[in-house]
Amino acid sequence: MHYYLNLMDNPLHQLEQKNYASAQKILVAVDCIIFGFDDGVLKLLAFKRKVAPFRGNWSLIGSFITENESAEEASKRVLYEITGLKKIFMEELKTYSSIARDPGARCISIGQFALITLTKKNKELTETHGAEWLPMSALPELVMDHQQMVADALERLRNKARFYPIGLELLPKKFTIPQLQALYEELFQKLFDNRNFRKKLLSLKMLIQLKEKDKSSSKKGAYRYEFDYAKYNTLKNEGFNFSLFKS
Amino acid sequence: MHYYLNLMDNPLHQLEQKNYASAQKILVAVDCIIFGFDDGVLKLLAFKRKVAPFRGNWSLIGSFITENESAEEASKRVLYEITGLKKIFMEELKTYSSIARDPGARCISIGQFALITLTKKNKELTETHGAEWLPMSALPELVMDHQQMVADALERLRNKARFYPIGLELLPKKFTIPQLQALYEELFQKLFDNRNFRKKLLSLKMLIQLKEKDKSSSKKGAYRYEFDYAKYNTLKNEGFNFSLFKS
DNA sequence: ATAATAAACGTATAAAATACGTTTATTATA
DNA sequence: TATAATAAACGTATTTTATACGTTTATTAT
Repeated sequence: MHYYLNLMDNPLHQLEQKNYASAQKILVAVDCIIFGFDDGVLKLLAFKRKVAPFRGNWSLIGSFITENESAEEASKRVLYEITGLKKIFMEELKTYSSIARDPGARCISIGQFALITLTKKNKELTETHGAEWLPMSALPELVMDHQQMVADALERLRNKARFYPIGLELLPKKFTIPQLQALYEELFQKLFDNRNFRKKLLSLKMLIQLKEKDKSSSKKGAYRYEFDYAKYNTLKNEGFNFSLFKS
Repeated sequence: MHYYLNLMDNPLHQLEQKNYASAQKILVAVDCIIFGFDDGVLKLLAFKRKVAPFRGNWSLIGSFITENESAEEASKRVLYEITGLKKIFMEELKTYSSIARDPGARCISIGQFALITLTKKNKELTETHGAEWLPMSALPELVMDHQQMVADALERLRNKARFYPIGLELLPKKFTIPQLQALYEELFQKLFDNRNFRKKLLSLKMLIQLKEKDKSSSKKGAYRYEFDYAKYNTLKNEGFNFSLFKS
């Protein structure tokens, strides 16, 4: 007995055998933390669980990963099922693997962080599919560790929006400067000086001004812009970062 | 047949059943991408695989996750086995889950990014345990997708070191300013002006100067410093970031 | 004593961030 | 059809930070 324990404790022994046959298989799921920006408000896509455990409680959208798909494929499948959209910004957040996280079974979940442009059409799509857009400012309790996943995803969103043009994934392809500022004010929960925000943004020389104006929120109307992804991708490799404020 | 296909394609149908019983279990492993900074050179800890497939080839250090441990626990176990150290900076990198990544079996791997202070003692420890410190500048080929894991980890290291004091995890607790500059020059593969580097670093007011000097690389000797983690953690929440250069 | 050298200090200039005043385009309504 | 109202767009002065580069200092080997 003591002999075996010693063997187990011996580092070299452990390293030498990565034994496929004796290894234990585990359930693996993906859970999607999907944000949308709806009229100045950051929202999360969630639905009410239809199976036990936690039937009827708010939950993120997820699925088990099958033998025949990668985590990314599984998430894309789930996202397509719920939104009808194929091109969505998505990246892995992190895995959640504590042994007791799911009372249904030992199950590792890979959190997937996604951002959606909330058009009227997209909203209808998701809502007909049984999911709802919940405002982040008044989020109900979520099942299991989904609350933690959302907290982690929000931190990711803020950290990335700080240095990368990731926030644009939440806006339409054509957007106005005041729209972008409203997004940043919602994300970082603080006001920016509109004159300096505009100046800094334009100084990056990454926006392409269009002829059209958006008159939905003012008589004068605000010019629509597109982001110059081609230029951005070129400069990114040289250390450029899309940072709109210092602190 | 067509009816069933439709059912499978129906989003609501899919969402409703997260069926634990019918879900497929998968092998899950952790692989550790461990960096050390050795006399001005960034190094990776790797070992030669002792089991098939890829016997004798360079590999990261990893293990399957068992039913009774989280991914973090598994990585800590592996790190302890190979280094004898319990307190190591470690964070999840990302998962690697493509279905054909491991010819031995369908296996999802969670990459774990770790940083070690390379003292003489630590080097001996790891090397007696059958692992080797390979310089990043002349890395041999690694098995499976381990090459990609290392590339991703290096990018993570650079991105984090850019805005967080993560690089200090590669230096001893007491370090000199020229040491830190050498680390940054190695990480970012460029030279910094020593006068401006020092000025910027000290302006952050995050270092505690000690009485001792390190005379190992000059006659005059350089003062040793400690990082003020308490102060840093306080200011971090207010948007402070540990950034030593702009571009 | 002196030379050699990395470490530490200093200063001038350019660039960027911040604070805040002004003008413009448009529409509703007096 | 003039005028008021308002968000959008533009401008400027001041402070802070980044960059470039010269000088002094502490120590040891010769």
